[in-house]
Amino acid sequence: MSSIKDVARRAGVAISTVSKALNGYPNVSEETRVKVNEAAKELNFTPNPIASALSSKKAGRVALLINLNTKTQAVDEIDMQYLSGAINGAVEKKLDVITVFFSMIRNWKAQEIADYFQSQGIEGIIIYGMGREDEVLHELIEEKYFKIVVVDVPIVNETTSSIQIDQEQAQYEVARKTVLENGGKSVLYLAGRPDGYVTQERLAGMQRFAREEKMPLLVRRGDFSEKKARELTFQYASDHDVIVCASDLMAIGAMRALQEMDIFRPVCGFDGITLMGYAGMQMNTVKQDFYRSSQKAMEEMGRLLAGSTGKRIMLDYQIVRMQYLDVIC
Amino acid sequence: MSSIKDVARRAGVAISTVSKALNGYPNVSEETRVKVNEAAKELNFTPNPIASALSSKKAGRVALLINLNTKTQAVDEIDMQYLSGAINGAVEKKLDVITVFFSMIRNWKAQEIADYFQSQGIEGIIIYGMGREDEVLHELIEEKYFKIVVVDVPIVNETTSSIQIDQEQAQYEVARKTVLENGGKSVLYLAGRPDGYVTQERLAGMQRFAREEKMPLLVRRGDFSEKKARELTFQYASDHDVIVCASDLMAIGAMRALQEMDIFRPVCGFDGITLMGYAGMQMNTVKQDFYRSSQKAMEEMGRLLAGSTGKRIMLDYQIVRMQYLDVIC
DNA sequence: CTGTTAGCGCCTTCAG
DNA sequence: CTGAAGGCGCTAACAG
Repeated sequence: MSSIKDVARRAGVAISTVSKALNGYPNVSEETRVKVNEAAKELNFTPNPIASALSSKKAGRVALLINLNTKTQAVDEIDMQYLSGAINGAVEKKLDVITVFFSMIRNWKAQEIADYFQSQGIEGIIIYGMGREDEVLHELIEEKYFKIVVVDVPIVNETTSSIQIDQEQAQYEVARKTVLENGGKSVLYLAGRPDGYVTQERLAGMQRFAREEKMPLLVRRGDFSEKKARELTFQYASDHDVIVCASDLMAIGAMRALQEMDIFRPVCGFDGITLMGYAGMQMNTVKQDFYRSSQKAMEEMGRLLAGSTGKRIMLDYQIVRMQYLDVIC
Repeated sequence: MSSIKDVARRAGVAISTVSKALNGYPNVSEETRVKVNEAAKELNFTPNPIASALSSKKAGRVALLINLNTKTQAVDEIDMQYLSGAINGAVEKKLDVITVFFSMIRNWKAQEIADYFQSQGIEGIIIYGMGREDEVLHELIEEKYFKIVVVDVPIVNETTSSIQIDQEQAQYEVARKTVLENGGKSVLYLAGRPDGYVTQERLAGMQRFAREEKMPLLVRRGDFSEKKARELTFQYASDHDVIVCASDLMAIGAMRALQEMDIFRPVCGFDGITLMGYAGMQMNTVKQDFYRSSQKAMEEMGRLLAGSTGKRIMLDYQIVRMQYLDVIC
């Protein structure tokens, strides 16, 4: 492990010059820059980020703060896409990444979280699965101490960017498509958890559609739970033509219930997880690319860390018909 | 952010004394230890691990090196269990964790990997999904420079521990149970990828059973691929009574094929993923607790870092009958 | 048992 | 444009 000192000696310059040359400072002649780069290459020099972080007080570390869907099993898929997208994105940006689960900071105060992250040399945080009732996280965002990217939460300020799809429009479209394809006359809508940001937006899309079409709409909260969706379907499906669900998992639950009830109702979901294909179901859904969105989130983090100010980023989505073939082929 | 200096001043002692007190060195009087602890608490002192790492040359960081099942989609479940188990385990052990995917170090030489990890202050590596042909990783293990825990790979030396279940026995048991329950007379075995360590061991278990029972056994390599299992089933199922698969995903593929062929054959899998429940299938399988095994791996890493020498750790497993109910309830 | 003294490897003014 | 000097926050001998 050669250090910057070795490089300096080999290039015949001072340590500080090496530092400047390697970090792309402007006040270094082209000549010495080349000399230094060569020396570094020959010595196979890898800068020590720990020392660098200590010295500059900038570690270039970002935390992935992720709310694992521990209760709704089997949607690891989404979280895994998030993680791998972010981690791979970080490699390109040369950012160091650590993963932190919500469960770890549960009951911590904002100050404690801030201290912890700061002591870890963390400058940026990407938050997945934040709800409107996560007050501590809201504080953290308003504090503006860290650069933050929130996924699926519409909050933006100088140090905070948001990244998401147009939930309202997407829900509108998938509901419209499903209803029109099947000529439904009344809709049962299984909404998400009330404290989820996406929940409200998706609900709004559903309501817009119902209003436009003057279609009766019954809204029940399914809390993104497969089990709850199942129960609600047993309870309300007979009186409604179409079942629109705010998540694929709920759609699966609804479908299962319908099968048991032995009645047919078109169902649509939201997310586009492959799990649905495995469940042997065929239905419309909103297909999101979680990997990509997380990768984008990391890109945006790079920009924030470089000093640009927060902004809202909208991603696209597709309305698709999922089926088993999509999975295995 | 108060530093050790502040604590020292507040406690009226020297910086080094604070360091000793807080890090549990023996040569500190109980009296000053208490004083220091109080001061630290009052100032809400969080030690800066970056500085500590630079100074002591020990970062207490461990890398999770994970071979994502990118090809066989939908088994994110296992990887996610691994990740969360390890990360949560690390919290207890106060270890810092970074996640690295195999894809990132593909084509790197052992020296490059070592340099990279070392420069990152990484002392330990937990490896998931390593194959017998990953020569570079074998080098890394033999080098003995890092403390390593390999999951599902039977390699042990002074600095390397292995953690796994008894693959051979598990495969034997699940095959036996499935055959006996159904009174089969000949078995089609769909094996895993040839370069997987578990592949050989599971195959051995299968062979032992066939030998004991003097039962005809046809082995084909399914490469852990659902698609391949499907094809092999079409090809060979008619001539065999029972299909034993070296993974749940293959079992799903086999089942699907059987359904299309419209013939019945008992099938059994290996892993115990919930995905199988979703696929609407009911079959025997070897249920492993990936979360727990990963957590154990991290515990073992803690021991290795503390200086103990590598050892083999065997975990238990269960032979269960998976079905949808297990999933939703 | 406690304090003093050197750094860890790098960044960052500030002179030259 | 380059080099010398002074830390970042903490640990680790070494004296006292």
